[in-house]
Amino acid sequence: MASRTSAKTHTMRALMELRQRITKGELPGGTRLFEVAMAEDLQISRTPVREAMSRLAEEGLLERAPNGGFMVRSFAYADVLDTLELRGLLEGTVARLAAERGVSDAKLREITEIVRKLDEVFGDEPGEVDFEAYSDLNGQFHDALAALPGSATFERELARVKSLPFASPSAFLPNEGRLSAFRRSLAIGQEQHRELVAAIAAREGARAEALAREHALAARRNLEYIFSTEHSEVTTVPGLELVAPAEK
Amino acid sequence: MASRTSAKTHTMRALMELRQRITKGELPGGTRLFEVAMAEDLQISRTPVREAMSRLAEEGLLERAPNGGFMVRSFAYADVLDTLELRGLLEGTVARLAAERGVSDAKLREITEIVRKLDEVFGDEPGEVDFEAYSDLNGQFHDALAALPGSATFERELARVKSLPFASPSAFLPNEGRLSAFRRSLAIGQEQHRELVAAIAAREGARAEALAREHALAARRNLEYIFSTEHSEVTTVPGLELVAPAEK
DNA sequence: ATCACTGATAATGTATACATTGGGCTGGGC
DNA sequence: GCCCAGCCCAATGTATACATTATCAGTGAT
Repeated sequence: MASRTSAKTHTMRALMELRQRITKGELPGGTRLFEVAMAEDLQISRTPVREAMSRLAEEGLLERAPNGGFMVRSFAYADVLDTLELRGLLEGTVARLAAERGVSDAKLREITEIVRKLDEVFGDEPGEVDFEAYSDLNGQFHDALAALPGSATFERELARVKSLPFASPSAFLPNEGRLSAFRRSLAIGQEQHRELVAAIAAREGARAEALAREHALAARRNLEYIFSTEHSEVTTVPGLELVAPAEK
Repeated sequence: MASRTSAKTHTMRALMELRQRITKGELPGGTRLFEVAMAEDLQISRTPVREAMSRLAEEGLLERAPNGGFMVRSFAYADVLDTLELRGLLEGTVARLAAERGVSDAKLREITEIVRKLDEVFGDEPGEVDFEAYSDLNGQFHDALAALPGSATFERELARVKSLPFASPSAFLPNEGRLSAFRRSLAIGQEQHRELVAAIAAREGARAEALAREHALAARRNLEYIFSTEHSEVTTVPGLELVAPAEK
């Protein structure tokens, strides 16, 4: 999950810095970004700043402003819900395609191995879960899933959506109060991982699609629950400042 | 459908020029693009060329090459099929969301009006269809559809996919030999437009989704037919050089 | 008071010179 | 003949000066 952008050039440094500021919520949605200001701030010239902004626009974190320039994309509550829905849609389709088109033994073995490692993370102690290890392996699972049908198109689209800061289930970590419920939901998710791989191996397209969709939509329901119960203060949205429904 | 990029700045000129060359097939998929060469060719400096390439990467026509620079995205047969599938998926979802969430009277009136105008295009003469007028109105219909549920996320994704050169049904125009069959398929499509609007108005989500998906997938089936019957020489793919399945 | 013009200003657009990097080619050593 | 080092060139990365444009405030006439 860690940003693999290994800065060396100024562009990369600016890219990381900007991405961090956006996902940390320091730059709320709708904020116009100015090349000069950012360049002075980072002690570099406008050129790499512009380049970094351009790449962030590709990632979907920035939008091009009407008359030139960029602004931070606004992640209103509804946008986040829809993005999670979109992820479910794409993962469901990828699972269906994998089942329909068939998957090579190598790929099947690979994803099965990831599921096995995930099993290990849950371990023998019922309450103990290494969140970091889980999150890492979970990411690997979903990457492997996206690659299963061998469709460059869907793999790319899914990668784009997943790269958004809130598109991961782990984006909404609970505090101590809801930890046990959260662990339970992870266990359920792991069960779904197993079933999904089985469905794909059995070439059951419709079932694979439903399972993957259901699995991905858990994050959406989680978020909806959080907002509906006004318990947003017990939740850590890492850096992302969500705009509540009413505000828009 | 016409590129609405009204060039004035050098960036815009380069953008149009490059887009045209790519969609015309002058620059086959995988071709690496060099800033200097393009700059000399267009008699401008590297800066606007770079900017144009960056925007084309956002559009999805270019990809960033591993060690800097850009290359033309390869539109292999499988990629095109998957992209059309993706469009169907998105339009189906948008239709379902519109039905589920409800649509304002104004929007419903707007899209109904477009369907009415489309009816006019088919006119009284059974065989006569003004392709240009049809294509324009058809584009309006699909834009209006994408906007129906009021989801910025899905509207943007759909816009991105639709902007790809082959994502439109009209991308694969038949020659004289298959004209009548083509006209028939347009008539069927128009019937689907009407049914789709009715389903959305009636709040029938599942039906709306199925109809929209079916409608969008017609282009996919059309393309599959063309390739399967090896009649590719009777087809005009405007500018787009498709890579046949075997080559990949 | 309102409008239209105009200038200043602040932002992006553009050109160009220079820096850096990475990959291929050539040369010598073994 | 093979391998490796080092150069060289081509391509992108970066800085900076200058051009252009859009916005807005101020000022004048009506």
